[in-house]
Amino acid sequence: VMHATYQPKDVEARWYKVWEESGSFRPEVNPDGEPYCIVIPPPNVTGVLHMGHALDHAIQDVIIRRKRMQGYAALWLPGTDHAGIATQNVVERELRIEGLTRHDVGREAFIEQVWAWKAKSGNTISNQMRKLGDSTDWTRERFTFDEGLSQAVRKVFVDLYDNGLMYRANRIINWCPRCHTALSEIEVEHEDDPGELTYIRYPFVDGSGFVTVATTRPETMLGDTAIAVNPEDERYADAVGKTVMLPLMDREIPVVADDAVELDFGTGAVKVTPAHDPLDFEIGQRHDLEPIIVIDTEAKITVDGGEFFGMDRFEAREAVRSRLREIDAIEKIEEHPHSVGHCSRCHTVVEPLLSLQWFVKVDPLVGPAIDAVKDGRTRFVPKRWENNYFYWMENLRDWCVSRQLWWGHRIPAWYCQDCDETIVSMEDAVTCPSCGSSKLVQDEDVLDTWFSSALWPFSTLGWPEETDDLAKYYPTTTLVTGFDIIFFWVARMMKMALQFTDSVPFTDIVIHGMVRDMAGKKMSKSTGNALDPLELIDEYGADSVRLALIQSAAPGHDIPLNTDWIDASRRFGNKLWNAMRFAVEFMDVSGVPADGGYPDDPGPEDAWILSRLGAVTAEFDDLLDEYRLSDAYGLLYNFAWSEVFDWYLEMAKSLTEDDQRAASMRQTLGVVLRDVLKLFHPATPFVTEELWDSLGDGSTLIITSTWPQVPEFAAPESVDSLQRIVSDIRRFRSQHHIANKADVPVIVAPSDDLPDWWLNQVASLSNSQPTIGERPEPVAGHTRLSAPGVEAYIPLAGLVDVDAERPRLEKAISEIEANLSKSNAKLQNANFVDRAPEDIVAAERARVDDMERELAKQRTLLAELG
RNA sequence: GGGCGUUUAGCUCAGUUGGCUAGAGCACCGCCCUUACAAGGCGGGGGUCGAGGGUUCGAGUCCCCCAACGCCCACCA
Repeated sequence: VMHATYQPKDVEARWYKVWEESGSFRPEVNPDGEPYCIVIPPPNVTGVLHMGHALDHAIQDVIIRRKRMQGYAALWLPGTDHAGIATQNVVERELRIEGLTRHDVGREAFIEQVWAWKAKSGNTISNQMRKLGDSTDWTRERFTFDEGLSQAVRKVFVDLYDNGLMYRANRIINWCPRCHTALSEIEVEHEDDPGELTYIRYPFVDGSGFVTVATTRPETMLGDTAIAVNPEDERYADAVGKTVMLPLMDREIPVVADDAVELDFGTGAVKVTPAHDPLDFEIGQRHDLEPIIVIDTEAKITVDGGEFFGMDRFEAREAVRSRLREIDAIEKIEEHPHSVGHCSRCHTVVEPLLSLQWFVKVDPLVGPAIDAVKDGRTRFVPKRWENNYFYWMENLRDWCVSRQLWWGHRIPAWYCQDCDETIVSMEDAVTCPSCGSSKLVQDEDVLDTWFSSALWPFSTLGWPEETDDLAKYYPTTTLVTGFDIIFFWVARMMKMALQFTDSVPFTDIVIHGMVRDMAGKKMSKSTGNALDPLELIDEYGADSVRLALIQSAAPGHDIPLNTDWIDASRRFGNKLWNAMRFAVEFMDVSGVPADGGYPDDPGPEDAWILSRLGAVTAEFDDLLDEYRLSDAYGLLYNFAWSEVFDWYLEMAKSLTEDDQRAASMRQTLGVVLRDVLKLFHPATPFVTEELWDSLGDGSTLIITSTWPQVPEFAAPESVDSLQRIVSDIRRFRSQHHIANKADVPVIVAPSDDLPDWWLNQVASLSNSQPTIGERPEPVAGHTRLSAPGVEAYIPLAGLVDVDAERPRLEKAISEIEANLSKSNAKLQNANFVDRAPEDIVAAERARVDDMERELAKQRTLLAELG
């Protein structure tokens, strides 16, 4: 016996266990199937499931469950990312509670502690994914720090080095003074800052006046080694080649000419600090200027002996300014809003620092990655993201991959203490191949987490080993992710895959939007507008959360979400539940075969719903093939509710035991519900599995059942006329406030013989007692209902007030007249008749004929009201 | 400074290559506990498709321009 309402809590955990333990998530359930593979965007191992994951995973699960049912060897490969900075931060926070830093503990012990943390808390997100219903193959779960994946990372590093694509150099990099590590360009977020532009006078050494420069960072003047002006700038033509005295530091520095200086910004003269600004560094290189480091990795001033020594950079900014003011070197200070880089992880203002780091040379890698998308080997859905991808690729700078962290893949480079040789190799270096010394020291740094993520599509399948999985599932088919990590991740996977596997990593890249609140704001914990998917699953059930996300996720668009959507999905689940409950308990629909089973000789209602099922299934499949999940499930939702439940199920209620059509209807009902469950299963796996269980004989699971065929049946016109007459009767009742219980005498005048079933359905669906007859004499008027092949009349005498019917008719007449004149105008336009396609013109003529007939009849009715 | 997106019913959004009277969910109004579901059924009201111009027999849809909002990118210090 089924509950009167659907109780998700009762069923979700139970079915997930059954699926997992039966191996249903493994591609081996379809051993002969064509491979289809999605690798999951690995969540941070420190992560907890948020709405973004829920959306991302719901989409992937819909895709993979459908492919599985379609017979593919469908693999959805799960795993997590070791997330260098984030994970290290978590464990460092734990240490801080004990008053310790990682340096107190030491490198080895610290890493052990991170592993211990991972063992304890690292599967949080995996368990949350189970609650969501993700059908990932857990037997293939991977971690970016696994032995195998670490080998892949090492091989890639060494190969890049051997091919000159990995190098170590002194460059200006983005430094986070709080995380104490270098960052790549894209780990820096630019935010508007109400800054100030300080105009400082630098006097010429020869006493011929001064040159004024404008800067947002006066504190860096301590490290100035030149002033630069544009060579075209006539204002400074005489100044080039002279020297100025650097205030506060009493250092003579040259005035140089460089194209990089803008003529119309500030004063046209710029102070050059090669050690603390990327542009200045380049200018410095062109003019042979010595970089002077004045800010350290703590963002403190390092100028020995000076009054600023040890000051924080922002403190120093004020101190430098106030000293400059004292010596009257400041011309003015202007407000100057500009954007300042922040660490994407901790939001500290990043410090550009000159530093020795490892870089990937990206130029040779981008060409193939661009070509692969240009020639369609990989495509973006929606396509417009390709432009962003191209633009990004074409403007890449070398990727700084070394991080001054402990948690990550250690850089496989050793430095000889005796001869300065650098050794990069697969094997740990013991002796220097150059001088034979054994005094080798390994690089202290680890690699950017995204470096290992970039290998994810092939490293997870076993690369560089030539595993069976790699041979079978690589290249993978589809990648599903948000636009926010196209640059961090997608672009890098493309580059690395083409370089190391000579293949694209996936053929389709499906980009979805972000989950936002109803005000369009990004959901985040800090602003307090975040919905927690786990709380929602607890309250509404996982299926409701999934269906709401899928239905609102138009491809590539952000989705505003509130609980109303989820509640609507929950109500749908309940409707589905009750429809099935009714079919099973009252219609005796059970034991429906999992495959085939369409009736050989369906009744008219059966043929109608089967024709609709066929059309909907075909369109649904087309939409899903194009990754239009929201449209597909919107279509299916309306079909199930408005057609199957509201019409067909009601028609089936007239089924009686002695009815000849009973068997056909029972079978049709079973088959239609079975296919509806299957089509819904990828989106709402739990409720459909539970209902499948009550529908069938318990010998199969819906998760591994076969995808519905497209039944081909023609809808008989009689069902259309039936529905129209029934709707008209209902409308008539409603407009005249006639109670449901009161009989409405309907006289049906068919153009041909009408079968009993038709009259019975009208009676049942409209709660009326229709009789066959001629058009009645208008005693006190009657209303007329019409549909193809049939007309029906409701005499008004004694039933309704004639005065209430008159405005109804008048309104109907004026509506028809308006449309008729519109259509006539069209047809009187010679251009339309001549140029529009024939079928369009013919359809318009037919409409006019229909409307004219209808208009005449309605006018007669009005006249007959008297 | 570039690039992209959005603007359609009270709200949130669909609307595919131009073609029946522009749709859905929620909200709203009326009637109804009819052998599953009141978390439901039946019926209804509500939109000059952001503004302007153009192409076309025909434009929510294609082109141009404008406006508002949002996002991404960018070394003008």
